[in-house]
Amino acid sequence: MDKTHGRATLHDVARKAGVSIASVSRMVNGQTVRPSLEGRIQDAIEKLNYQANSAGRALRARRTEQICLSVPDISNPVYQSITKGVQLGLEGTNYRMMLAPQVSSAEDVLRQINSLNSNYADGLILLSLVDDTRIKKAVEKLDIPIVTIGNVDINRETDSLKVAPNALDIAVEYLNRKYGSRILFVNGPKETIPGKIRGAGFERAIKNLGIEKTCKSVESKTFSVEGAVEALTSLANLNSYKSVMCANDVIAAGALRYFSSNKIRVPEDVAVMGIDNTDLATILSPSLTTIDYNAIERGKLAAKFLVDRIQNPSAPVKRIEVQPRLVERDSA
Amino acid sequence: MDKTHGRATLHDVARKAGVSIASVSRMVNGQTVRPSLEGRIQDAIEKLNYQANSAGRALRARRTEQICLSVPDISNPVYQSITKGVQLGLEGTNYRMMLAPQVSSAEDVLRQINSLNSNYADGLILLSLVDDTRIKKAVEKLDIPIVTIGNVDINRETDSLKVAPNALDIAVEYLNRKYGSRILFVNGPKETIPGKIRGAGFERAIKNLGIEKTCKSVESKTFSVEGAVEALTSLANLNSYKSVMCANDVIAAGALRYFSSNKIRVPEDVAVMGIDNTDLATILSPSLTTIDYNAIERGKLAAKFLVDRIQNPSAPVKRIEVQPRLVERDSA
DNA sequence: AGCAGAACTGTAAACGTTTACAGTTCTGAG
DNA sequence: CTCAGAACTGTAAACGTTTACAGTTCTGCT
Repeated sequence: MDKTHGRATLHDVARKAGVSIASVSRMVNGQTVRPSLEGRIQDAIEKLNYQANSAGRALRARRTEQICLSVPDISNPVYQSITKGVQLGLEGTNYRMMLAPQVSSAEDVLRQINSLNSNYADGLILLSLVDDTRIKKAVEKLDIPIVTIGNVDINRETDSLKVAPNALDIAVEYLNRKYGSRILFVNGPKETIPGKIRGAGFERAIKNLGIEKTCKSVESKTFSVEGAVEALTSLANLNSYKSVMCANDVIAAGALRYFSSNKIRVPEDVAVMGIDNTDLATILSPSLTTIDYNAIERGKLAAKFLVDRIQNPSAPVKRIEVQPRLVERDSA
Repeated sequence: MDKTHGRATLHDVARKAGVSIASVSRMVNGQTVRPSLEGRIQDAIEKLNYQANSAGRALRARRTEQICLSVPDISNPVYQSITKGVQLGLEGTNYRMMLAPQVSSAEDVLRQINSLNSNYADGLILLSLVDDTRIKKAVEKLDIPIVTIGNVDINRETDSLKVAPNALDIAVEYLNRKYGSRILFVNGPKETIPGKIRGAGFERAIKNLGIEKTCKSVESKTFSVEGAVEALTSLANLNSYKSVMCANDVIAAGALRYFSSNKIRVPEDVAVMGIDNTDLATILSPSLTTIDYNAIERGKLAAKFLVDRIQNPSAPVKRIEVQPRLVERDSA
């Protein structure tokens, strides 16, 4: 049966089946094996409960069957959806997922990234991160395939998944049509990448519609409920706006909170709209009208792209732009 | 500089520094090295940008410096908090985290568990999972350390983190004192482990207070907003209850949704209370009064316990019971 | 200076795979 | 039946580490 110490190895299986380790290895890896041996090997594998040792395999074959997902912050529901998507995309492959959140200091993130060079992962899925030159440099130098999600501007050709930049056009057009041109935009911090992009998107959208005069932007210090509440509280003429466009669903939750505690009805008195279509959108009351970026699908695709790229490094680079989609619910 | 192909190895560093690979290895692993060599080795490591290869190390040293976290469902905010906690607990160690969600069929989970036997992880953090005998058996047989969180009943001595069973006593006592003895309990599905435990907890609590007559339990088909709304909708005399105790924060979100769309004020007309104190509690309006189970801390502790256990397999088993804590906010 | 013992270093053997390569068996056409 | 070539098998050499073990240098005491 089992060896006295530890798990069965190829050698054990080979001995038991009376064949060479090469044959067992080939059998395990799905190559053709003489039918007369097949049965014996299969038997031995089952009797000994053989499972290939990952380290041995990784060392020799130079592939770990692991990929790493680096997300800015797992508390944000949109990253949770992406994580879930990646998991789904990995199903049916034999790749496992490491989760490397950028929770900590730039130094820690840097160390994380650099440690990828120790070959514990065959590829990296990277989400937009803090704008740190050292980190960017480190990422660019990594010698494993990368797939980027969102507007990650590193100087390296990677498969990427972006969202088409017209999300705010869709949103603003909708609010303008339904609630008129008094639209307030509550952005997240401008020093973040989404903050920049979504801010610019709003400006562009109102300019296109020629309603700059009647609209306004305010900035929440963080992408959080409290930040949004604070930003709205400090606003003088809030009640003159008919709709509030929020830079993401969490900020929209903050807006709902602010209005609910001030007895202002949504959407009767003021409409509220989010971006991301996270789980939050259906949990909140009223449920959130929002722009879907299809996070799960993006995660799934990213995983698939990465596995493809690992298996075929020289394939042409894929760049996908997913189309944002309006999801009407009760808040606007 | 670099070798022509791939990354620098111990050999490369050793050759460049004019020492043996053993010395370099020892240096890398923090053992004492003659001061005269130290400088040269350090230099060579930096010049070649040497990073130890994980596979080689794992193969020889029989440790991967990876642990696996198996969670029932990453969409549930409480598991997100635990995940975050585990990440925090791992900070400062050199362990990485694999995330293995039990999203899929029992077969898939079983395969996941079994694949842990291929030694890609040094330990497992296991959260309460579906009650499948095969899976339990597989887990019990795993030859790596396990830390369990919650009421996982496997037949094996493990370090564990449970929540003291008096959470519902605290909650019911609070609601009874503040809103009277007409309390409705909205449980999750009884076939889940939390469903069973929390249901029993509620029954025990109202019995202790002698208010069984005026209270009632209903069951939501799933731990979701929609499930809760449905359960409440189908209830005849809902308006006779002064407070609604929910089996978790997501169900509480459903209750808030139901009441808000029926123009019933919370907490003026009816109080609502959740369990878990997830991020949701502060995102919802009104913010949720809930029972804190300290998910982040439990995750952190679980990670620390696991790393300790890996480093010292024969230490006495640790069983921690965390104390639930009432968090008063606006909903009750 | 001599010497015992401490402190370090280098050699070489693993760890469990995959995979060139050479050797063997099988297949089917002549 | 023979034999060329296809199809498979086994041997042995990696992959990059860690670590016993034996050999070397250092330290401090006599």
